[in-house]
Amino acid sequence: MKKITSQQRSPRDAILASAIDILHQHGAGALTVRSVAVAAGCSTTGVYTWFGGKNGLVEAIFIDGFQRFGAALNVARARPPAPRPVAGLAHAYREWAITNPTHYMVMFGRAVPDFHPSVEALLTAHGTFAQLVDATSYEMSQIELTGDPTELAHHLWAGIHGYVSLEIASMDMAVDSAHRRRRFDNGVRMLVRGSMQPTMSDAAANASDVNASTLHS
Amino acid sequence: MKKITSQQRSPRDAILASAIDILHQHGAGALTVRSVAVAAGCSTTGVYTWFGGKNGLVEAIFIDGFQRFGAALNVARARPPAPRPVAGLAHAYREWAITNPTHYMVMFGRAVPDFHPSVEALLTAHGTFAQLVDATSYEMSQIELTGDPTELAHHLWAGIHGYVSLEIASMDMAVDSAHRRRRFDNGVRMLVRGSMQPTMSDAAANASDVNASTLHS
DNA sequence: GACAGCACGTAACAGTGTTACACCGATGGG
DNA sequence: CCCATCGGTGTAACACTGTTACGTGCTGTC
Repeated sequence: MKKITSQQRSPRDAILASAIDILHQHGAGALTVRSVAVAAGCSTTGVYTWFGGKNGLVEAIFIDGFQRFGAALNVARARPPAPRPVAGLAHAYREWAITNPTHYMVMFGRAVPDFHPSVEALLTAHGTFAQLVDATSYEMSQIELTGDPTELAHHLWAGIHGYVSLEIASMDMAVDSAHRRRRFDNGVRMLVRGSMQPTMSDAAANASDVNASTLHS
Repeated sequence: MKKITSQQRSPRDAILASAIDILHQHGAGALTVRSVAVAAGCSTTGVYTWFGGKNGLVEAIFIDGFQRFGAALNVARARPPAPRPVAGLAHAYREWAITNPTHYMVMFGRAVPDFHPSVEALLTAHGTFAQLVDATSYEMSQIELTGDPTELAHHLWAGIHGYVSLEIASMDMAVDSAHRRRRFDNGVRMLVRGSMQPTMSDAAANASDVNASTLHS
C-alpha cells in the first residue's frame, strides 16, 4: 500500500513535495487542495491534519522556497571566492527565479490570493536576504567603502528583483532570451556602479542623512 | 429602478467601476463575479455579456489601471518642466503604486491566478512605459549622454519597480514609512547616478556591445 | 483487554466561475 | 398594425473550490 511517489518520506513531506510539483508544472491556479491530495496519494483531510488548510500549505511552500533559494545563492557564493561577489550572486538570483517562476511569484508576488506570510515565514525570507547583505558588506570592504551594508544590499536586491520580476511577468519588451541576459548583466553592472563608488561614499551612507527636499531638482 | 451607484453610465462602465472599487477596498481575493454583479446592481450574467467572463473583466481592470497610472505619471511629468524629470517621475510612480497596491499587483504581479494579459493589454502597458522612455531620453539630452534611451529607461523602470514591488509585498524590512521614502529617494539617486554618467557613456550604450563573459570577475 | 488519541476517508456545506434557458423589450420588415 | 428577430437580462443549474462534521481504524498505554 506504500506510495511510490515522493519516496516513502513522512506524509507532510510527501504532500509538500506534491504541492511544489503541481505549482512548478501547472502554476498557482492549479494548486488545489484536492489536486495536491490526489498527487500525494491521500485525501483532502490530510492537507488539513498536516498543514491546517491551504493557507498553511502555501506558507510551507513559501518557507521551502526561500530555503531552496538561499541554498542556490549559497553555492553560487561559495563556489568561486571572488573579491566582488555581488555580480555572481545576482546571476544566481536570476537563474533560480526564472527557473522557478511560479515559486518565485508565490514568494514575492502574492500569486495566491488571501495569503499573507506569518512572522516566522518572513524571518526565513530575512535569512535569505542576509546572504546578500554579507556579500555586499564583503564587496564594500574590498573597495574600502563605508556605509550601511544593509541599506546598500536592499538597493541591490530591489534592482535585481525588479529586473527578474518584470521578466517573469512578461512585462519587459525584450526580443529574446539573449537580450534579456545581456540587459540584466549590464543592469547589474550599472546598479553596482551607482551604489559602490569609493569617490562617492555618501551613496551607501545611512539613509537618515538624506535630504529629501532636493528630490525634484 | 435606476441605480445611484456608478452614476447612470453604461452598464459596462458601471460593472468595471464596481470591480475596481471592490479590488481597491477588499483585495483581489474578494474580486468575485457575484460580488461585482451585486455591487453594480445587475446579475452575474451581466459580467459575461459585457466582458465575456472574469478573465475579460480582469483584463479591463488591467488596461484601466495602466491608463490611470499613465495619466498620473503624465501630470507629474507636465507639472514642473524640470531639466532632470526622472526623479520626479519615479516619485509619482511610487506614489500611485502604494496608493493603489492591489491594482498595481494585478497589473504587474499576477495577483489573479490564470490571468494573462492579451497583446492589446500589453500594448497599453507599453504606452505607459513610453512616458518613462521620453523622460529618460530628455534627461539624457540634458547631460549630453549618448546611448539607447529605451534600454536605459528599462533599467530605471526595473529599479523603481523593484523598490515599489518589495514595499507592497511587505518584503522590505523598513522600520516605518519615513524610512521607506528616504530609502526610495536615495535609491533613485543611486540608480540615476549609476546609469547616467557623462564620463561613462558606455553605461547607456546598446546592450549588444556588452561582453557577458566578464560578469563573474 | 479496554481505553484514549490520532490520522484518515466520506460526505456534506457554502461559495466560486460558467453556462443553458426562458423572458422581455425594442427594432425592423411585411 | 402585427409579428419575427435579436440583444440584454435573470434564474437555475453545472462542476469545482476550501472547509468541516462525523465515523472508522490503527497505535500506544495502563
